[in-house]
Amino acid sequence: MTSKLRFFNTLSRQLEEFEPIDEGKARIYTCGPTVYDFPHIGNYRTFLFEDVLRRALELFGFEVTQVQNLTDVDDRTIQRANENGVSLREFTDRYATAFFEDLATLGVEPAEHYPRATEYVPQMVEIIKRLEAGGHTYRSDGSIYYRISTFASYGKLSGIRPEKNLAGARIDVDDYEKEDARDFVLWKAPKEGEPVWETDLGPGRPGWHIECSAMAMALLGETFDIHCGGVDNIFPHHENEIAQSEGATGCEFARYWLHGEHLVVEGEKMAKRVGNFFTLRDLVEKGFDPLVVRYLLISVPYRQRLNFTFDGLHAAEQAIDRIANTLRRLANTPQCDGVGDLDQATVDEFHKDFRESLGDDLNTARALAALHTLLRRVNTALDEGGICGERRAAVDVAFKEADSVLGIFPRNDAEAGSDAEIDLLIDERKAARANKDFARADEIRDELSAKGIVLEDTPHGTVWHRE
RNA sequence: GGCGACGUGGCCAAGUGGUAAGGCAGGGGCCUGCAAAGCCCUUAUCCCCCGGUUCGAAUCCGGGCGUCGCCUCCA
Repeated sequence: MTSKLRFFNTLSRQLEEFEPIDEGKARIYTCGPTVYDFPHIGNYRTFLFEDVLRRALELFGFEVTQVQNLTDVDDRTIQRANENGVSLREFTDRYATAFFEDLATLGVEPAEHYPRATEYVPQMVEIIKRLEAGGHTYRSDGSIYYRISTFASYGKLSGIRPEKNLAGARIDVDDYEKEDARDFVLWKAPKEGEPVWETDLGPGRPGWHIECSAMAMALLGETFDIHCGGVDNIFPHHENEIAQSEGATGCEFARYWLHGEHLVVEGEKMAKRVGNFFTLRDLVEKGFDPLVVRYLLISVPYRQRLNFTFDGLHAAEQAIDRIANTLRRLANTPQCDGVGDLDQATVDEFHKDFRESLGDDLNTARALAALHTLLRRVNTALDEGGICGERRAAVDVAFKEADSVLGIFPRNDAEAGSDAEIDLLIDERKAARANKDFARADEIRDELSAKGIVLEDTPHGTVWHRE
């Protein structure tokens, strides 16, 4: 069985086989949300790619330690908290809670650690002190800046060379107190209306980039395996993280850098003023099953831009229904002893294709194709006489494997088939059909249909389920 | 000005040298009392265009056209 996992490493711009630092273990850092508003579906596209990553690592036998931070102190959180007239903590708590609710709604497997930036200030101070000792910093107006000219490999992740990249680029003119426009702030001087930490560095608050370096190193060590985020983070955020972390420790920060492409909506960049900006809650309110949203967001490989459309949501809805229908057929069809049986080779082929697809830089489109092929073969076997007990167990294992990574199998909302009132009507309809009283039979079916109950007459009796 | 991505059937999308996965939608059929579900067949001799390399290219090279991203807070 294939057990190779290969990822496209932004650092090398190549596919590389994953080899962890510690045998059998994978330590990964995933940039989390800034908790100043409800995350949008674009945020979740990235978080779901990371969820698939951790689940795939687990399928391939790795013990995963994942850290996903919450940025709860930065320009936006401070500004919004002030606008709302509540404390920073109270304000960010609201959206942290919403974030965790959304993760549960989407069936995201929880990370091992969800550190909040405000709880790691001492660790940030420690790193900045090391950087100061190493001559990587300078102070200006009470703030501390990173002098990127002291970090020779600055730009190795993004390919951006500051000196070659000035003409035409927009430069942050507000930061006039910096020696070089590309330098970035590590520690911000106190300001009216902003929270202040009294530290060895003097009073102030952390810059955004240092937060991730501190949380990552505190929980995963100075060197760890995989660092993820959205493509927009490559520069400057991740570039700066590398400069800070490696500048302080002298050793490699993260070995594999994986970046998720963005999504657009109906071909356009998502923006509130365009009216194509959606949060998960917006879609749930419109009546879409979160599982459908999950399916759509993971159906396109993570390095490919995803065009989120309502047509696409509809297609995902159909695909989810197909899975549910097949599971229901499987449950309602008696086992047979061989006729029209499913070949074990078919199941084996699924496992092979599925793992190869995921191993190939998390190719979820191919993994889904493998699943759909298995679904079709299972249905064909059911049509042709059934599946024997032994093979059925193998199919269960295969489905379980698919679901363990994709997380798109509908939960058996049980009860289907055990409502006394409905059963009574079905019995009556059965009698009517036996008497060829199809008018009455159809009347009963329509009546149930109006209540969202769908009847199916199978060779093994009538079954029902909710729409 | 710098760096980079992409262009495959109506839609989404796999496929990076050997003759076009999968899903959705459409058409036809089987099954059914009729449905539902499912299955089968069907839709790209062709992968933006032009040239080249090769026995052979959607896949490699060159040129062109088009779309887009980053270089500024951003998943």
